Amino acid sequence: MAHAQRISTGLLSARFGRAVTLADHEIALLHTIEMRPRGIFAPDSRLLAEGAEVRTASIIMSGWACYIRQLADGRRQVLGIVLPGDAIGLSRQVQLVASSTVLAITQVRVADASNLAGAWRDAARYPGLAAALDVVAAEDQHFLFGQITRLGRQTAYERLAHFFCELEYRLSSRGLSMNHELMMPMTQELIADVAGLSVVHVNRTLQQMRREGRIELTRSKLVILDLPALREAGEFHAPFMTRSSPVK
Amino acid sequence: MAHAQRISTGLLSARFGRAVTLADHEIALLHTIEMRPRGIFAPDSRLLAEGAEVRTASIIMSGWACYIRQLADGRRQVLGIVLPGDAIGLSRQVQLVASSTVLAITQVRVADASNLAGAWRDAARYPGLAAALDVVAAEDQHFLFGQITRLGRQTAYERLAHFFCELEYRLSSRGLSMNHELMMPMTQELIADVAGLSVVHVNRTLQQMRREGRIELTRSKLVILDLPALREAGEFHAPFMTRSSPVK
DNA sequence: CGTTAGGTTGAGCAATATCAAATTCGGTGG
DNA sequence: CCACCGAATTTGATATTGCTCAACCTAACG
Repeated sequence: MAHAQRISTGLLSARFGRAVTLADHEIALLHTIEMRPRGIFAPDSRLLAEGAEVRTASIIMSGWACYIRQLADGRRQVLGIVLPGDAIGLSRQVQLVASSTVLAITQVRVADASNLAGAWRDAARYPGLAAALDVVAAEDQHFLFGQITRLGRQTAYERLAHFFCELEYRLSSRGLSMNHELMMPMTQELIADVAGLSVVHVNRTLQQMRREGRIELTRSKLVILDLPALREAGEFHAPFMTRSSPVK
Repeated sequence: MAHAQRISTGLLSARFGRAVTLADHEIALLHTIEMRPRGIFAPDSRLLAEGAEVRTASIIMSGWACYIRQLADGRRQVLGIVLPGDAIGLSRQVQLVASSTVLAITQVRVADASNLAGAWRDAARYPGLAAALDVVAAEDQHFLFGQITRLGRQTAYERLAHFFCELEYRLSSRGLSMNHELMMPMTQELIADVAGLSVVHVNRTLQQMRREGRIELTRSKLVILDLPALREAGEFHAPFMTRSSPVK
């Protein structure tokens, strides 16, 4: 294939060094993670199964995955999307049981992040990383809360608008999207399982967004033509960042 | 008033000592928390405002609260219910910004849990507490995921069934409910904001549950008459606990 | 080129929302 | 104890959103 899917060198620095300034030895630790590929998962394979014990922490180096739960009759709900730079199974010490399945959407490249878990624990030696991991955890929670609000109280149009803004925000903050353009390896069926809608309704809502000139969406690429409008429609708010100045 | 609302002495031990055996000095630390009341919040007051900085960790000693987000036009979504024994603002080190408002449902008594945050950090000295906090965090995530699935893919009836089962499970595991009976200080409007439904529809769905003999629900008390049926209807699964025997 | 997964369209329907008007309940002052 | 008040619940009628079913189309891929 023409341009090999190369691990962007700065991915982890972008992810963990954005809100917090990292010391050299902390950046070095991030680099060791990039040097420790754990494996490659095929699309539709499970990175983790609900109920299984989580043995180690991993970081997605490339590809998309999602947290998903399935009901007995086959209904599925995507809990959240996992993007490059996101961690899986990263907790502090005890190893626990996965509370949802993690499913690969595309091919997914995973690196071993067990030493990142170690750094989180050892805040004395890795103050920057520990703080960064806190920020990341808070950000994750922010988006999880956004997903709940979307599903509980927003209309189909709003849900999709909000979801696209979330993707755009998360990817561009990691240097994985520019000009509001992003790779979109999701079928409409998967989008439906994110948004708690039927495929048909997703399709119609997307067409409306296209008609209104707000997005372009092909099989593999999403272009947000009018980000402010989408943000307004979906009431999307970027997560609060830690800041130096008080909030009043 | 007749029976003063006394802090149940075993609340924190029940919450944190259930999955993990705690050492004496760890139990002692829990007791110091119970000795450090931070304040009392009136119904409808805010324990924390979205966007505000979280300064310290607290634990609810009595009363109910909820995480809530509000949309511009007034639509509200309850993200999760906060019960006695639950922590608020408990993170590891850095103090961050609240990603949702915490609203008191009833009068709420809060204790200072900053030393619990300290114990989480200092796993060497508090191995049991640190592990317990991990388990609790995993449990919280389990219920958050449950909320997403509920809202995204379950019917009104299923959502309410699942929600009631969650409450029953969480309260009884802390010794705050027996025989599937529990205090229910929520109006139907608040239940609607949990379940992502309209008040009217909640009302009708509750009546159906009553007709079917599955629950009794008065203004202040919920009796689950047929817990297995409700669990089945809502596909409620208790969170996985850490266990000694392998899962296969 | 044929196959197939994914996308699109139309028609009818079901679940749930909205609106508006009772009614009940828990307190509260007389 | 009674009458009253506001909040919460209940009811009826109607509207709407989003779902289901079924067919058809399109593009990627072997």
